[in-house]
Amino acid sequence: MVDGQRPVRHPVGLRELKKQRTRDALLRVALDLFTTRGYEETTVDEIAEAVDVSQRTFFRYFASKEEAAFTIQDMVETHFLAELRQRPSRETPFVAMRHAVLASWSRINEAIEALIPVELHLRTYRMIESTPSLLAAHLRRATELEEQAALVIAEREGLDVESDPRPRVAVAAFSGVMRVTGRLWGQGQETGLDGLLELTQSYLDQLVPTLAGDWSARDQPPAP
Amino acid sequence: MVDGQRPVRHPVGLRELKKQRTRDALLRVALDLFTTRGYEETTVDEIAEAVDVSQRTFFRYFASKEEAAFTIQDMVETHFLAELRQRPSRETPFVAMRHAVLASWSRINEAIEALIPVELHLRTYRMIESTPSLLAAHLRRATELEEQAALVIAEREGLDVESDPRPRVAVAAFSGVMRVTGRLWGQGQETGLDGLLELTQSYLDQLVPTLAGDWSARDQPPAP
DNA sequence: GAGGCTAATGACAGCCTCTGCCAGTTGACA
DNA sequence: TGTCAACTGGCAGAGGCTGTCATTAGCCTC
Repeated sequence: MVDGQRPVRHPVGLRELKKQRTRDALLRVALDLFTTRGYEETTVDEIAEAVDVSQRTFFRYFASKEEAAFTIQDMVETHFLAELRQRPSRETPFVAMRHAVLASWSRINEAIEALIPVELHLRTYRMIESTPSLLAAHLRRATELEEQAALVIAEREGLDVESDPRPRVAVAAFSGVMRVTGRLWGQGQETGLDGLLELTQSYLDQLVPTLAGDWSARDQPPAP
Repeated sequence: MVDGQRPVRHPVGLRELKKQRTRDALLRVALDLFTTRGYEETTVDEIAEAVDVSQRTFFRYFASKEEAAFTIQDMVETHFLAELRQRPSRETPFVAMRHAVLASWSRINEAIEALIPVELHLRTYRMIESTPSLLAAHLRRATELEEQAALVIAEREGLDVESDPRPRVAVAAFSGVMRVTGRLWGQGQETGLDGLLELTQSYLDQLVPTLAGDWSARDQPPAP
């Protein structure tokens, strides 16, 4: 996660306001072009031209073309971590992560909507999942998030991440499942947020019994 | 996985032989420069020049600079899948994967040594883990491998991957742990293959009890 | 409210990865 | 040996990204 820096609305000078506008416009146009035309097929020149700024200016707002694609994702991840830190300590690590994910998804909508339509964000997520180079970046970012989550978990449980592997192991297994559901949702027909929530819950519920090794036909979940 | 295409030594014409030599030389020089000077700091021009071919020729042997970095990794993954397919069906999926990983690591050395020193491969692996763009690619490749592994598991167990989430869930959790160990080994001081094997085994043994939720102080594994 | 200060921008040159194209060279094979 | 096909080199160019520098435009003070 780069910074978690939201476009915080400092209601100061006109200069700041213009910068906000430029950045918002660049983001909106970029995501729109990415999701309609395709990420690789969209050049930075096109984005810049559509906003009437120079290419050089685009790179002053976004360190890379890729960074623009992950702006919203960055916000979501920041919210997840904040939520995780607030979970009551009586919850087991696994339960806490589960709740943090579901809660942050449910509550972040307003924050996103201030920037772009939520529907555009969902399209962006699917685009990331289906664009090889972005998927790669997404996975790398996910591991960084995992590391942070592991630190939070370790602190909750009063453990030392360096000497005790369990926080990292738990987080790794958890986010492994999250990746699977994210991918399936991206490939499926159910494009709404509800579908993603349901799928995630049902898969997470499967994790422990699945690893326990008893794969008899019982407890078979419904097909997605 | 691109193709699993090993430089199979067809002892045919002189033309093939020259191609082999060129490809091998490019690979060796590339990995050597990557690991000593750094991946981003090495240009394709430098690699080509060191082998006395044109830059254009480099791209005829490797679709990208990145592909060169993953040539050996590709072989390893192919071996893992082959090994997994051969595990006796009485083993649980988790145990089968565990054995396949350990077995493939132990046996692939000769195949690697035919191309480059194994030590160079280990250095390359660490370089991949510590280079952001390569780490991203590595993770994406890993998910592709996961998908294939899930298919093998599903077939072993007579399940349908599309309707039953357990193969993917099991593989996701398993490879999540593998990633953690790979990363820790890459960051640690223990640069040998033995260290990696030990670390992996100890972490895998932790997975099921960790997720079971009982995090009392017992069963604390040794620090890495 | 005019002028100086500084942040933001545009424009240009340049590096690096990667691709298409075409001409030249070199094994392969009759 | 001569023809054919494969391999190569070199060039041009697209696209991402960076450094530099002159110009523009808010901002702040007097």
